[in-house]
Amino acid sequence: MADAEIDLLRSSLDLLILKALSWSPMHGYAISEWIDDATRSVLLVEEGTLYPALHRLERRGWIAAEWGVSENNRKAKFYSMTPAGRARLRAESRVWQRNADAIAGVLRRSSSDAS
Amino acid sequence: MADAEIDLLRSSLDLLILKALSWSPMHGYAISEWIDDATRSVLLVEEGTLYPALHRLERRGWIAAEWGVSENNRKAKFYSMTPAGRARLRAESRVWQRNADAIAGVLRRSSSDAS
DNA sequence: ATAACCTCCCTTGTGACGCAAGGGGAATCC
DNA sequence: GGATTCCCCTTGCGTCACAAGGGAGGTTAT
Repeated sequence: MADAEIDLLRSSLDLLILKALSWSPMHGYAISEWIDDATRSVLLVEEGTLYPALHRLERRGWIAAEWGVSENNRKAKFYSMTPAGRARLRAESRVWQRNADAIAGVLRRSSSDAS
Repeated sequence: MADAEIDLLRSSLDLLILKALSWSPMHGYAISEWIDDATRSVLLVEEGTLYPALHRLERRGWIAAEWGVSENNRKAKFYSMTPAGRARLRAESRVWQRNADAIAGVLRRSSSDAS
């Protein structure tokens, strides 16, 4: 059902979050809006997906958290990228690109399923 | 460690298997070689990953299995795509393409992490 | 013949992860 | 003061890739 729609999020969520934070620190809610925006709503991130992911990235040292106040005067946890996070983003981007190219190459091969 | 190397396999395994079978029926061992070959060893499929995936696809009706004898005179289970499998391949390919484009677009944006 | 190797099949943990579905609290708007 | 928006979080569930096992039947080398 809504099955094939979402699967590419697997394993690329971290990448999207890191990329979002590569500009400036953001809080979770803003990150999810940023992703929605940057992908023109192709990729949607549920809150139950996002927050665990943020904690995971923080635990691994790619991002750091700090409480602050949002533009709308609300308490918010701002995440910023660490140097390790920047390195991670570069490395993972390269790997993602390589793998995506490999798969795209395979899919491009013509076979008996001429659509 | 071997962490970022493999993650794109998530959710694209089914796609690769279906694509492999879009030419002709193959047994599991041959499929894994085909993937290795078609991606120039960028993507590797472990046996503990492949066989459960084949059973999964069969359970869902995308592929059908039949025992036979391999080119090397060994008993082998040949998988072939069903009509539903062909439809699935087309649909999933489109979704994959769309999502990959969305992510690639995001990654292409220049930010402060000029590598 | 017998050991080594290759082909081909499989299963059982284990850990990771995305998601739906919940909940809560504080600021703003009517 | 009720509704809405913003912003944080957790639990339970199902799925999945992987490592690490095992097995059996063919072939090749010694």
